[in-house]
Amino acid sequence: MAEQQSTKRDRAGTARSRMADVARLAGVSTSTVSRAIRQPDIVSPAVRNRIEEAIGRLSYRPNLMAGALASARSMTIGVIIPSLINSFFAATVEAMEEELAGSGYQLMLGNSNYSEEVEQQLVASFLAWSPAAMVVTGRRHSRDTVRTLMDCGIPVIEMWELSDQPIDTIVGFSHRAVGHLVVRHFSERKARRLGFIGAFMDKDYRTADRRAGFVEAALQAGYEAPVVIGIPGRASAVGGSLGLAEMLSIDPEVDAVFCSNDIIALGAMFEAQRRQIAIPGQLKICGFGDLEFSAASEPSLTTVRPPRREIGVQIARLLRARLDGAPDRGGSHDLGFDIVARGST
Amino acid sequence: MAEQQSTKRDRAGTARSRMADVARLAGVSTSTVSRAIRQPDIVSPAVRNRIEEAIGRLSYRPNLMAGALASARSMTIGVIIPSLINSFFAATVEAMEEELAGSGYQLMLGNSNYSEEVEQQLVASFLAWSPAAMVVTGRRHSRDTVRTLMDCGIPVIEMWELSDQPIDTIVGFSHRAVGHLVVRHFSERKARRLGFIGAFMDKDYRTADRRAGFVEAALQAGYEAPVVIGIPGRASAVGGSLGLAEMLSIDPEVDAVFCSNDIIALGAMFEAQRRQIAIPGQLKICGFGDLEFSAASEPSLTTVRPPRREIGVQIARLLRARLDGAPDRGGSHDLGFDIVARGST
DNA sequence: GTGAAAGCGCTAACAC
DNA sequence: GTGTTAGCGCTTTCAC
Repeated sequence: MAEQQSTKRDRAGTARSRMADVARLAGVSTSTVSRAIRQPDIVSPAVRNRIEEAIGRLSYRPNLMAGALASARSMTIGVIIPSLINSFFAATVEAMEEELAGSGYQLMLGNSNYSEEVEQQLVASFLAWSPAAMVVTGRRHSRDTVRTLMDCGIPVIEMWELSDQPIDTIVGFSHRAVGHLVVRHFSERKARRLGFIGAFMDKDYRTADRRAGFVEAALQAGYEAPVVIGIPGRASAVGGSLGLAEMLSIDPEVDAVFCSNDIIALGAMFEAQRRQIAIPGQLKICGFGDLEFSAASEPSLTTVRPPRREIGVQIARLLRARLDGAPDRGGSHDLGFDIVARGST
Repeated sequence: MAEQQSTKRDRAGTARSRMADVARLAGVSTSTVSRAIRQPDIVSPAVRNRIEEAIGRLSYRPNLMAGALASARSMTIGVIIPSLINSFFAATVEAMEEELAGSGYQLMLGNSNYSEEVEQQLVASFLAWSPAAMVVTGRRHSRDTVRTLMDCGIPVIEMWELSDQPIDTIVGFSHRAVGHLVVRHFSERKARRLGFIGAFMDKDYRTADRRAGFVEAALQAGYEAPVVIGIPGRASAVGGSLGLAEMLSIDPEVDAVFCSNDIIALGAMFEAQRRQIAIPGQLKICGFGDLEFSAASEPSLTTVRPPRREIGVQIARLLRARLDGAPDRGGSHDLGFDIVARGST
């Protein structure tokens, strides 16, 4: 029972057993233990059993650092999202995680806070961990980030948008197309004057893209240029209330508003309620996100449902295939979106 | 320009320069480079400058794996939360991240999905990365998890609750006390019959604790036992609507409802609106969370604001101190909470 | 199918 | 202050 550990240097938490301990107990070499763990099939069943038993007895857990150093790759996937709070990205990450469960890959999550500089730093520090793949949000990155990602030699997935020229692969949908579809929806509902309320449009250019698509489609459909209200800070219900107030003060004729986020739409609905404006009779409201309250509100909220979980699932599948050795077919994967027509339009 | 790399084995992405390259270019040994990076003060300014220049020229980035393997610790903090979607925990993580920015520590985020088994697995795999510290949510963990964390030799922080016997340190507040305070609030507002609507109480025992505190305090205050409605699945507005409907069918006399989450409270308010029940006149509603819509709703929602960001900030500070060598004073840090009285009560 | 031996890139005594 | 010298615990040729 004594001195089965053979550590030379004194280290903290040195109690953990190492592969050499397993090898000794099983009466084999460390190479064989390594094989038994990574490619069980190529080890004879008898030896494999002895090794597995030894692993159990010593409650051995491989030191991933050592493995990663030796093999120059870790079972890690770096994921960078612009915000943790935003449940869109959280849903994507959660779905990705579920789809990846059991594969042995571990997500390293980073929060760029909608900043290209922060993103660049995160990419750099993540790469220092030799991840097996990187996932970043959006198609716009600093020059340096793009160069780094193109040269890093691992699969790189961009997400939540489409692009003709992805760094490698991009999985998402078209935010401009969202704007177009909402105009069509409003037009089918006989709206006469359109408006848009959005937050954070300086930093979250996806919101700006939806706005651009909306304005573009409105003009194409023969509408007057929509009234566009930008509200300060993050999307919030308070912002939606203020935004609607501002919009109506600019043009009381507006009878259909596309809000860049359901939470803004909710605030706008509350404001309409306070002003006794009938929804959808006098004012139609469409949101974006299909958040958890949207179906329950009074009236229920018409909204665009982005493929938030689907994006994560698709990325996980692409990555598993690629990391299992499938050929590197990059490209742009359009997952589309739905409009969920409800009471507010 | 040629062969400055001295790699022996062929590896993927071998283009990266190593510390030895920097050392050669700066005309020093690798130890000195290592010192210049980790403890710049103990290296002479002249040498330090040469090294920094070399690092820049080669765009050298240390291989963290190698460093972690050699030193048996990585600049990583493992954080396990029960849900990414839940913005409470996301806010805590975001605040922790901000407070830790620039310290060089990188968070590894894991999602236990409210499961003790998953948590146990995550703890095990995180420890394989030799993190500098671990942060877990709640005070209830599997036996194995507790033992592992007690023995792992690094700082361990539990969060979002209090405990007499933390594994090491716990930062949070008392969920029972939340229930007590809400009863007091209702009682001050002359409520006569109390109710509680909560979701997910089988898995999220913090919700169950708030309910227990609420029921306990109600009885102490001389109320009849509150009507308790559990809604299936996660907290949602739809659940809140259905929950209120069920509650009123059980006891139409209920005139004050504590909802375990603002989103549930919102759904309950919509349901009240559909039924033409006046808030707060006929029915008072209090939520939990102070989410982004709560101030904007009509009427605005009275709610309990948990110290979600404060928890993250406090953990980051404790950790920085500990990792800088402060003595290991564990304990339970009560950050309290506020009740935000608004229109709905 | 299995073992021996040589690293992976860095840190940490210890000597100078 | 700086260099020398051993490793950290694993993976991976290359023999056998």
